[in-house]
Amino acid sequence: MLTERQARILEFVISEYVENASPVASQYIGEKYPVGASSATIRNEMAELEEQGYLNQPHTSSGRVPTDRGYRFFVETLMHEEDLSWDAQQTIRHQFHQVEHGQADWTQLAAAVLAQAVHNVALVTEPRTDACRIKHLQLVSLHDYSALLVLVLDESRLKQHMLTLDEICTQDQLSATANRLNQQFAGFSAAQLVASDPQIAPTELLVMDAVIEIMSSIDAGSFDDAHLEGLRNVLSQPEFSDSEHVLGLLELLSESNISRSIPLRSLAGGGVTVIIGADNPALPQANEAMRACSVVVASYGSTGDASGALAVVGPTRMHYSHTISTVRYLASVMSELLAEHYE
Amino acid sequence: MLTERQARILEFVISEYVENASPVASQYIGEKYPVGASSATIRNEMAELEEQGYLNQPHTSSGRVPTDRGYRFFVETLMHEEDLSWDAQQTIRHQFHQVEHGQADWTQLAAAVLAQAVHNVALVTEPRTDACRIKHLQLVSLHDYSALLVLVLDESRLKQHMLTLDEICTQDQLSATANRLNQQFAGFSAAQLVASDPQIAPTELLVMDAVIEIMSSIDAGSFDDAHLEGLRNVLSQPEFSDSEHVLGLLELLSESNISRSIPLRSLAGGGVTVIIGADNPALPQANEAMRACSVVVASYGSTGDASGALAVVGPTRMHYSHTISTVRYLASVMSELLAEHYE
DNA sequence: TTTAGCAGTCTCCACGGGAGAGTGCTAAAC
DNA sequence: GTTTAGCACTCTCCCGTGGAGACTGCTAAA
Repeated sequence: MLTERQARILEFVISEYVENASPVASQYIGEKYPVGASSATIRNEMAELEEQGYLNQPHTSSGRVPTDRGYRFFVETLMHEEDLSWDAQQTIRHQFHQVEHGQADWTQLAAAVLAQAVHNVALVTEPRTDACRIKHLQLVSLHDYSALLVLVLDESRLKQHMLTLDEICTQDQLSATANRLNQQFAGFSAAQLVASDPQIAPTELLVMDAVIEIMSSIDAGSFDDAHLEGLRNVLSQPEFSDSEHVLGLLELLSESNISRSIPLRSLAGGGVTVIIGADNPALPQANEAMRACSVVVASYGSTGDASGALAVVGPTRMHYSHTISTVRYLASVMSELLAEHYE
Repeated sequence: MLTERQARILEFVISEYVENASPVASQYIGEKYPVGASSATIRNEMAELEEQGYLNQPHTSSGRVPTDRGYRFFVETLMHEEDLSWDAQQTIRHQFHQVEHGQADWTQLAAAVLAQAVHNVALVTEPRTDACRIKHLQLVSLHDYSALLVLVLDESRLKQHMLTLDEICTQDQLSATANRLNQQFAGFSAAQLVASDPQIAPTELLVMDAVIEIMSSIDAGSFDDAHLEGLRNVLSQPEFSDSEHVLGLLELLSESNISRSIPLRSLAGGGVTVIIGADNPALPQANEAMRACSVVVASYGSTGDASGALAVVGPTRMHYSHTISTVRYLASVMSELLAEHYE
């Protein structure tokens, strides 16, 4: 158990280390923060904090550095979680203004806004339901025997697919086909499509096969299609000053590996979740670079309905309070937006 | 002017340096390559090559390193440009097989294939015409007062936009509207839309305003929407072992800066263009990191019709012959594909 | 329990010397 | 005239050394 004073010192050390990224000395703490004790006393307390696993010394006779456990304690009990400043809120709202003007791929924008606000890597997934449903489909003639299938799913997700037809079709014929299929199948999920055994023409069957394939692959593939922004922010941090680490992180965050390193999908809970360094449950499979990183995740949307996730990835030495409140605020803004635009 | 032997030595030095990334010694060349002269002679020739600006010494008494001029001479006169090996061609064709199965966003795929083939960064832009034309438009009801506008342009480019309507519309009404507009405006360019002064209802006007805006912004914005792949390849090269360079390159290639650093659009010419290091005309505005990079660019598609660009970016020390033939081959494959699928 | 003081330890940096790599030059050989 | 062997010279790289500086841990006094 930590005494009041030890907790305060831990807080000061973390605050200082987050700022400067170099080990924190007892004397420095004594001078800069109102501990009300000499450096020798602080030294004793720090030794105690180290014994309990909250701090660490890179080498004998250097200052202290917070451990994962230290950060965790800070986040769970020390940190006073404040609402995002009104200024910051305005900045975010302002940047989202473009959405009002019809920008449809707003998850990308959200990732960029988040990355800029927290100066780290941001991930935002598209909103999705358990099983996506057809909102609308359209066929556009490209060539004698080929057509473009445009599929609008719930949450305005757009998918395109090229079809090779078995007979020549005019645009009018294709439109008519699309209309028939819309009448029949609007609102269906992939499972419902498979279950239904409709009487339809061969061409229509060809279209619906493609539709089912697309929708099934979306339902199966999870959050792999997260937008990523702000790589530069995190690569310029001192912990990645050596290029070996940079490559590790880059691999970690490369499109194909994200879902393996960061368990976005397992975080259905309402609030903001913080994963600190080696606590990451995905670590065994993940890259070693993950050990030096923390992740702040939240979901947006409503759990029953469509929902997605947003996350911030950065070094364990991150400004947790600010990051958490930003993520929370952005999640609420995005939930609003989702409700407003898609009901 | 270079003698026969000097040219051969230059070729050997470049070949060696491309392979090993460390200064090349005269003795080493003599042992490994069939120069037919002693190291002392080679040394004399190298001194001459240095005097003429083809080679450089990092410091007195170290081996030689090719200069930009050396690379340029190599690319322009020394290099025997071979066709891509049949194996490599097959690999590329095989990877493109997915396109046959309907994958519509194949420029992304092309970038990935190219990046992997040349072990560097690859950029591929979407194909585009001078002025894009409407192929098809569709309205999908989202909410009482909001609808999604889905716009299919030539080359199957898909754009979406959210509309706020001034009256409640059912999906049937929206479909009818879309049909009317398709009848009237299919094949129109933005300029033609503006010029035409049709008699249409307020709701339709609202739609067409959005269409015009989207199309104009596409016509104005150039190749900014290039797909980028293979960052890791180039960041793991020894020239970027120190993280300062990494950041420079990252900034260079970040979405917003690409068009400034690499003049893709100015390369309308049919063949493959090679920009070596400081030769880059965009250098003054571009990042300093560009000085250490070469770019191999080609266009695909037909010049009058739709066309796009593909490029490889890597350190000046790159395998030019392989890169050039790969870019050329991929450009031809993509041109074929474009012709085949969209006529 | 706190604190002043001090010895001890570890990093960091600058300096220096030796090994090694590779060149330039010179003088002899072809 | 061209080529080559030989050698001195230069520069990097690595390693060990040693002093300055930063902090700590410990001890003994307040």
